[in-house]
Amino acid sequence: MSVSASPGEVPQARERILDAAAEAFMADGFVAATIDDVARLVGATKGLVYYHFRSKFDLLLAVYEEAMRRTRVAVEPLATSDADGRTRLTAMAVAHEQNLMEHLAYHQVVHQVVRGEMSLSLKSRQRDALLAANQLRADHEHLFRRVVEEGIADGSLRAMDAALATRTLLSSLNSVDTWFRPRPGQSVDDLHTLATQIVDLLIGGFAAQQ
Amino acid sequence: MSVSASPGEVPQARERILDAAAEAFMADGFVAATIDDVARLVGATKGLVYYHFRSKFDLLLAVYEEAMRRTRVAVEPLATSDADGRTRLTAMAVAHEQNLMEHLAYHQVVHQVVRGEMSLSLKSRQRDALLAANQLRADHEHLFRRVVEEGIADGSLRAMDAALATRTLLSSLNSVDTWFRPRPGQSVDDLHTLATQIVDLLIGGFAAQQ
DNA sequence: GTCTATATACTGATAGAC
DNA sequence: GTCTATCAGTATATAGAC
Repeated sequence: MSVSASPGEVPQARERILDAAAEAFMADGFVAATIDDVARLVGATKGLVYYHFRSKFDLLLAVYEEAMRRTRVAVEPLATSDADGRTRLTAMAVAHEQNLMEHLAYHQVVHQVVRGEMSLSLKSRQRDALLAANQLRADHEHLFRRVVEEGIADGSLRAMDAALATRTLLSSLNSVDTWFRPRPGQSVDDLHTLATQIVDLLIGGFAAQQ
Repeated sequence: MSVSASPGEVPQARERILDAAAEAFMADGFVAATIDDVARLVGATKGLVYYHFRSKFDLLLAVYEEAMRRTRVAVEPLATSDADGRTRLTAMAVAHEQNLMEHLAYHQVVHQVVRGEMSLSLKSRQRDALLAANQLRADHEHLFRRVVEEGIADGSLRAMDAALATRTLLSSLNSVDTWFRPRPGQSVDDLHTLATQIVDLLIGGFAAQQ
């Protein structure tokens, strides 16, 4: 769960704070979670947090950017290959979903930002940073949309409104964070299986083939 | 948008407060929204709000219950008919989605409660009330699940994990509140058309029939 | 019924000790 | 680097005037 510590390396304070912040923000929401909560999860006090991050909002942004970086690394390579659009879209969706499950707390924070549930008390500098961060999301959606369009063109996907379909697919994939909670003893393979099932439902539909 | 005023009737204070609370909670989130915000939307002051509702939490519960009542009225009658499971499930999903679009603010509040983003400072009495309210959600999901199972049995829906499929469908339908925002001049018919498109994508799938 | 104080409590952020 | 005060701002909820 640590942010970028190499194997065997002791996670540094900054990374442990990021993990704690993601957990605290998921549990109580960004607004309700306090810096004291974050510090307690780290096993330290506020002083440490404010030594590494200028403000609560900066902490939010750092979690957001780390979450988007991970998602991008997992999904982007799958967008280009020789396979048809449907095959590539399925692989991307599974990777997106599995990433969500493996890093649920980080992803929930992204979701909160996207929903704009922390709109209060935004200084202009913070607004700008938030817009820049949300561009990462827009880029991600655009990646999916391109593949959807290619799938429609090559006949592997239904003729449909590509923009609406992409939005519906992505928000559906993301909505799994509403009910999914990791279980002890659930392996990465288990998560892959579950992600595959969900993506199959969405891409293949609920209706029986007539 | 008023809660239960008969046609031509002037909305009473309580109902105007509920509408305002739903809007304020949607805009800033339950935790960040203040009672002053709600009062300002009503065009009054805090005193009025606290005359009609004992606490901010009571206000949340009232919005939640009103939202679930509306959803239930719209969807429940469609669960039983002579049509096959797929047909009934589609009708229920469209009704659910259209209701979400027409009462977006109320629905977003339900979503916040379900995600548990107001977990802080819950007295035991409040916890109990929240659990009772969430039972309304569980009942709604159970209604959908029953129809999904019947659809699988009559062959109109794919053979699939009914519980997973129901959860995926409902959370996908609900996730539309992430990106849908009403546009001026958008009629009820427009909303119905959009809801039908989205449900068709989910029930029918994204893949082309092979 | 509705409004105007005001009590009480909490939290983000800072300053300075170690 | 990390911790211990502590300040300043804000929000829920109440009491009492009208």
